[in-house]
Amino acid sequence: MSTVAKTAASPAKTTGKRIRRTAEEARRLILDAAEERLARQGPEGLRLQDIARDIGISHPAILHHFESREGLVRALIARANAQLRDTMLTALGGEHTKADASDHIGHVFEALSDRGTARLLSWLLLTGRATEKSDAHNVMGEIVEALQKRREEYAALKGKPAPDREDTLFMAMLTANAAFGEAIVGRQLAEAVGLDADGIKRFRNWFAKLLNEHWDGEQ
Amino acid sequence: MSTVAKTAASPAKTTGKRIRRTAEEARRLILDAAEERLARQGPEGLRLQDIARDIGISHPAILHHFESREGLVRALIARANAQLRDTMLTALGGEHTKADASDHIGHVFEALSDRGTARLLSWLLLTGRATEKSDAHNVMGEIVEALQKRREEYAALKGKPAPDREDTLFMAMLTANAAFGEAIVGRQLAEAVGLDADGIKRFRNWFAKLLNEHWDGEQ
DNA sequence: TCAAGTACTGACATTGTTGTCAATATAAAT
DNA sequence: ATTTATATTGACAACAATGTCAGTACTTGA
Repeated sequence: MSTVAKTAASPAKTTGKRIRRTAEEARRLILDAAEERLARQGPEGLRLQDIARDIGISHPAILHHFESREGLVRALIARANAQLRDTMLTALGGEHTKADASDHIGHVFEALSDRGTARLLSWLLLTGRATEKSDAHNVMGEIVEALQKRREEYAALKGKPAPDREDTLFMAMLTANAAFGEAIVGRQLAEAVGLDADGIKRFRNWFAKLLNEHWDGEQ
Repeated sequence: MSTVAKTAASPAKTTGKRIRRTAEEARRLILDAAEERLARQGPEGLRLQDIARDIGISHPAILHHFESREGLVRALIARANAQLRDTMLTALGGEHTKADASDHIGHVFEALSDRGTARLLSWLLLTGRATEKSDAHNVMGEIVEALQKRREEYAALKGKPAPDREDTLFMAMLTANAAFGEAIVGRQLAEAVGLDADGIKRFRNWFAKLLNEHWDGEQ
């Protein structure tokens, strides 16, 4: 039992092997690990000690980089939002002169559902975080804007009247809702009705076709 | 400082005022409080002590009725599923001879989104619970079944060919996904684009119309 | 080579939460 | 009234999670 009795901080002579990263690297590593745990185990899997163990550091290191657990969560939010925004806008900004919604739908679902982003954001919303004005607000607005512009181009090309702005907004909302919904209940639902991965793909295409028809019919 | 030192369990003579409910009543009360907290504060608001305080009991009482926290959660799942199933099936089973999807859509969104059910179920799904075979599985199956039957009736009435079963399934999936999505991100999204309560209603109607058109057009 | 800045660590403090237990009060049955 | 069953409670145990801190080791710049 060795009554060591390290009365007043006996430093215990550590070995000396230690990995030291740049602050940025460390932050990225930690965020990745946190995201992974969140995706796999849900909200309750976000424990500093676990995350730390995952990447082989001590949990105070996380506190060092993010101040507090709350800080880590906020950083997660910020990154998820940024990633989402990028993916979506670059997808919409590409040079498709054809107005095929299935491309967009595919991208949206991919960005939100297939990757864990939607689950992450959902959790954050469910916990009442992410109520900042600057977060989701702008993203959605920008996307609707981009979509509307595209529809107007398309309409002009066909010599039809410009589409209703609210209609565009609703299309975007439906897509967003559906993608979020699918990210959460999709797998369970698909399983429940005996849909395999290919069936899910068929569903997405079906949805895209539905929107396409509406797109064409409306203008 | 009164060194009372109640060495070996000195019963402390309690006053004697105590509310005693039937087990069933107590369980219901607890579940209601839990659901409320879950809806208001999210997953992390589900603490036995808080729930107990909300309804003026001690937290061991909850343990007494549900064995453990896990038990409480499972009971929540079960009840939410049952409620959802009832609402949906009675809504679909009503005697609408007209095939107006907006009724259904309204019911679905109401059952899932307006009430906190979807948020609750989402959280349960996100935490990796509710993977039981018997839960969501049957519900979704039954609903699709009911919908398909209705479509077939409608088709027969119009002398058209019976609709594709997978098409019905996809309509149901889209609705479910959209409703779940709206329950989670709906408010934020609506706020982001400046939609008020009336706008949300318009969105739902728009969606119903979209489905109705598809319903009619497909057959 | 020395100094300064800082990423990182182990040990500990603190707090909060679930769960246990013996004791108590209350409703129902006899 | 007495007994029986059980809903309920206060006190405590056990544990887990965040956060603090002094000290250590690595990197960079002079």
